[in-house]
Amino acid sequence: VTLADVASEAGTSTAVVSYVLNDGPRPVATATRERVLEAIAKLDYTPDRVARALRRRRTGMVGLIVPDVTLPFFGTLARSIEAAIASREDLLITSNSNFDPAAEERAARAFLDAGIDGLIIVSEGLNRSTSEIAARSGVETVWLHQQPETMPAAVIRSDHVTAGRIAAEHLVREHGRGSLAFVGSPMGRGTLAHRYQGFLTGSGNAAQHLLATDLTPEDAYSQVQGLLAREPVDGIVAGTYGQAAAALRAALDSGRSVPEDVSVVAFDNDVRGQYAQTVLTSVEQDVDLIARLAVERVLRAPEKVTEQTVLPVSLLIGESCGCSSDLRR
Amino acid sequence: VTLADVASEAGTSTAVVSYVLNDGPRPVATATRERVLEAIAKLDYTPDRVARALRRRRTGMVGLIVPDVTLPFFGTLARSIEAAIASREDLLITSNSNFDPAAEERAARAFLDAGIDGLIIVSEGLNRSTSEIAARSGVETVWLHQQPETMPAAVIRSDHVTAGRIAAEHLVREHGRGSLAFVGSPMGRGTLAHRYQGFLTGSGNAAQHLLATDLTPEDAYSQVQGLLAREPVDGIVAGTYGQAAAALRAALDSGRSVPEDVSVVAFDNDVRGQYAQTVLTSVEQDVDLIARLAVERVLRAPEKVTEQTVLPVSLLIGESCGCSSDLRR
DNA sequence: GTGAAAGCGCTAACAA
DNA sequence: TTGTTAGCGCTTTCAC
Repeated sequence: VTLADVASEAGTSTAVVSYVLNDGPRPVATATRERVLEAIAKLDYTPDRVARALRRRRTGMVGLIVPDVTLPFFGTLARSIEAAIASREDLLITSNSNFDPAAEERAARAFLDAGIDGLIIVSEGLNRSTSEIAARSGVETVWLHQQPETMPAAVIRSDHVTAGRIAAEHLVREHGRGSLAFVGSPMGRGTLAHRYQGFLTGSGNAAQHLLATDLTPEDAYSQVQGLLAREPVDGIVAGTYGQAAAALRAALDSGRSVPEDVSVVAFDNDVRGQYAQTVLTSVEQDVDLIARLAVERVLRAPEKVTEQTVLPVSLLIGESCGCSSDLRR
Repeated sequence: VTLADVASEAGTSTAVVSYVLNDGPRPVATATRERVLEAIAKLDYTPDRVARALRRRRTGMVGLIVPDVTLPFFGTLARSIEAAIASREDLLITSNSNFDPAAEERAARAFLDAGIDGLIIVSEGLNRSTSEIAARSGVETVWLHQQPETMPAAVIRSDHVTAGRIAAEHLVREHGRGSLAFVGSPMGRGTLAHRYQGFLTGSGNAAQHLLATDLTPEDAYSQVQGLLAREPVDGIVAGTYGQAAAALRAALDSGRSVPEDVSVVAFDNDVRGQYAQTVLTSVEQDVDLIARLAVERVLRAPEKVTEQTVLPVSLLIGESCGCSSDLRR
């Protein structure tokens, strides 16, 4: 059932029906409006979004590219973004890049061809060719969760440097830890590089070890186990939540107690970790805020969000640092 | 840059350009084809998917409604489905229903208005009004992960009854457990009801307790803790992965050892659980297969997948049942 | 305050 | 083998 059907049912023109549906741009007599609304109800009419998109040159769809929705931080972010989008009656197309720049680029192209109105990209390391494609398309684009220095683009991210500092300082100041290890891959200028930079600042000469791993928990596990076999480490800061969990397990498997012998601090948060055997202490981001600002940025008043937005982080106390070890058992 | 531009650049008609782009339906002379391809390359032309969708009456988009992508099973499923969709050059629109039938229905309407070609719904308890909307729209729809008996609709799901039976039998036969509790909300005819039904079959007279919880880990935690304070339970089967983790923690907090005093078995799987302090033993579904069949069902040859598809499950041994307790520490 | 008509970019039917 | 044209359903001039 089309708009023309409604118009003939209501005994008026398609233009008028369109005015009623979209509140203007021209006024409609109350009587006519009534008849149109009745006709719409009677015929159970819903506008065809495809035709509308063709005419308006606006699809009402936003594209989201994340490395992997199954990772807790990205999953939470994806859900928050979807909620923000849906509350505006828009639709969200999602794709997983698996940390692969080529896949990221493919997804961006596909989304752009589909006529998205906005693009949100969560990526480790700004992918230059993807950002060029996005810029050329003229579609509002915002990058989350990676480094902003590479090229001019709108970025919304947390203050990862401070996050790293907070993590280290907590271990040094509150728990008197003196031999810390950072687990992660602080290459380049991404999130982990920032966290490591903050870690160095916050730990001072307590920073003893850097375990340069890939992004997997597997690698974190084996490297931490190796380290603990030969060094008297008493504090671990791990670059991602999954790696922190693996590091914790490695510490236990090496015969250490957590948090008695070794304190562990993670980044981000995973609600599912709240019933882990040892709840991880971690420095978390305000995911909902990031999501809201990102959606705002791409769909509404772009001027209201500055190009480089850096958001605060906060320490979430768990059981892995030592603050609340008395809560267990 | 439009198709008409390409046509004039190549000195031919739009129809011919369209034929080249879509391989037919009519043949194009090699020389002409060459010129068209050159023009496309020169102008860097990409077809407008919106216009194409309006004309073809096919958008190349599939809708997916899940309760919550941040829950590990749904997240994994969403990623697998997205991968299957993307490999066909289609696009996936996702929405989270939060287990709310009204939200599910809203999402379905929005997707249908957007002109999706297929709809995949993951839901606890088939929502009748959503399924009516989907049916009326004529869009290929498939339901995953819930009960099939309510009304005629294509369903692809795992054999949850067998899953429950396997879980219980493992505890009884392999570990000699004699006093089992089931944690979950086996109301109605959904996934959990099936699992509980299988649990009863598999445990025989070892089935001693049913803790009727809501879907949250919180409730599982407190009810398990309450139960263990007064009963000599030696085996727990929990309806969801998150509840199993909470149940395990509750057992530890009640002074029990896992798996020595109490064995725990979960359902589904969470890769992130592989570095938990006690890796959960669980009965898992073949998520990739479910995803592939679902996408196949909605986008291709619907006849090839029967209306009610029930897929096998398998036991994944972890550390929480007792099989490999010697692997720890 | 309302109606007629053009046209978004593409595909498919028809004609040549 | 190629060209012409109608039209998908909607929005927006423009004329009345």
